[in-house]
Amino acid sequence: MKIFIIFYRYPRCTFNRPCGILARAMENPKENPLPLPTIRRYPIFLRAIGEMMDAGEAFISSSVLAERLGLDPVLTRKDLAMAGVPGRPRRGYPAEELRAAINRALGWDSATDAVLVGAGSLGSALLGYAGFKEQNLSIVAAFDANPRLAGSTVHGVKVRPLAEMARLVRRLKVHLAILTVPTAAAQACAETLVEAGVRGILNFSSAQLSVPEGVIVQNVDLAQPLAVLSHAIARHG
Amino acid sequence: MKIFIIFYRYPRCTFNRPCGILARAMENPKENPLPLPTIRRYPIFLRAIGEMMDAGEAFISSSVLAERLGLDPVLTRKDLAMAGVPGRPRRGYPAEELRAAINRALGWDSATDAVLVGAGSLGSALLGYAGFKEQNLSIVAAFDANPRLAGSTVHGVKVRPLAEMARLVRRLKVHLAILTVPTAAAQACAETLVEAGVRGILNFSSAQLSVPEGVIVQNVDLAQPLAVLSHAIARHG
DNA sequence: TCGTTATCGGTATTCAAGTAGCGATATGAA
DNA sequence: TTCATATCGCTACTTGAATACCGATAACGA
Repeated sequence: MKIFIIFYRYPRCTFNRPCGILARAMENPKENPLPLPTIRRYPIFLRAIGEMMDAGEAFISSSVLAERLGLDPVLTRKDLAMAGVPGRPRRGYPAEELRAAINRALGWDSATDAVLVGAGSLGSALLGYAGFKEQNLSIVAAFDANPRLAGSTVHGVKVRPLAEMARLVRRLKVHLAILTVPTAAAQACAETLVEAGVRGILNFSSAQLSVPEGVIVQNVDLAQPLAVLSHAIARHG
Repeated sequence: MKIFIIFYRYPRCTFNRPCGILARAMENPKENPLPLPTIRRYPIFLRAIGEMMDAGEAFISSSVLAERLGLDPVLTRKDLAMAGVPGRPRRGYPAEELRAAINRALGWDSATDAVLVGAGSLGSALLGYAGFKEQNLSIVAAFDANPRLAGSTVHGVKVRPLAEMARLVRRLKVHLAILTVPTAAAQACAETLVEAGVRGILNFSSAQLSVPEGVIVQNVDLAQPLAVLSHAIARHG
């Protein structure tokens, strides 16, 4: 049994001088810790903001953005506040600044080089994925263990033999790798990449990579969204 | 200010007669509401369980499974309890039953037919994705608007013109579709599919689909994991 | 046979994310 | 000029998931 005794003080609004989320985001934009779900929504926001800017909008209001994306306006507003750009009543957020701030928060403000390892069917598809360009990500090299693939060109990127990977990654100072090799080969590739200076790996294989501290692995598992979908169908369908 | 006064009663363990999560999962396995994160972890569990069974294990303990996947043992145990299979002290869970229960929870216990719409580079890659077979999912037809692609065969599946889609989906009674068309074409395709009887859509385009109630859309956005990764690198790297 | 112990399964707590409600304000209309 | 209102940004609350902790039990070794 719990007894709550609450002394309640009426909330005081401080609209004119930011002191909450917004203030923290404005003060140190680089070290601002974003909630994971917010980070995941940012790319969607960026796309919508871009489209609205193309349509001539100079200001983006959270309600309009939320409507467009099927989200809650309050949630959207909180996400945008995290970017650290103040908005204006009855107008919204300045579109250009907002986009720049979100890009900065995601580390997409400056061009990033990446390599792709494993030019099979999934790897080839990713080489042609237009979305990477939106995110200032350019795939500067691709590698594959299959000697027959090596030498070919896929979507404008030359595929090289795996043996050249370590040297080239080191020479180009690439810090990000996209891993689309078979599960059995993933760990070995990851180790070579880390050794050559890679600090972030987007892992499409189903291997559980073990990497030294400081290296960040983000797993992408196509089975996960399928699991969510088929569970939902099995229950509600 | 809050003051909590708590009268504390010592927890009573009822090991021998299930009365918590496990009991609820055992009673009505079909209507058991699984937490979303649990559903997302299930495919990973299934893979690991399969490998351990191939290695001759008849029992799976939560600690071993957790160690293998880099997860917390308690979290793993709770996930497994959700499946509704009781475990045994010092042994673990019966592997075969556990796998069957998880498959049942995800709706992967019986074979499911699906169609793929959009046989571009990503679509072709998915046609070759081996993971779908593990999940009892078979892609029975593929469609594309490009007349040059129509007629070709990709990874053993014949690509047909988009005009045949509605009729064929209806005739084969397919309820699940994988949508890999360009964003501009996505909404129109979705409407045709729903009209033809599809109840679940795995949407790889970046369009925000609007569908009638009862139809479930699961979006897959390759930009999301990249956002998480690059944000992490920007902050910690 | 009997103690040891790895593992299960329960309750309680903590933490993170989403939701609710509202005062403050600038814009646009009357 | 004045008023109505859409929208911001704050605090507080609710919900859901992860974590902590521990009694009960069956397998195993001595």
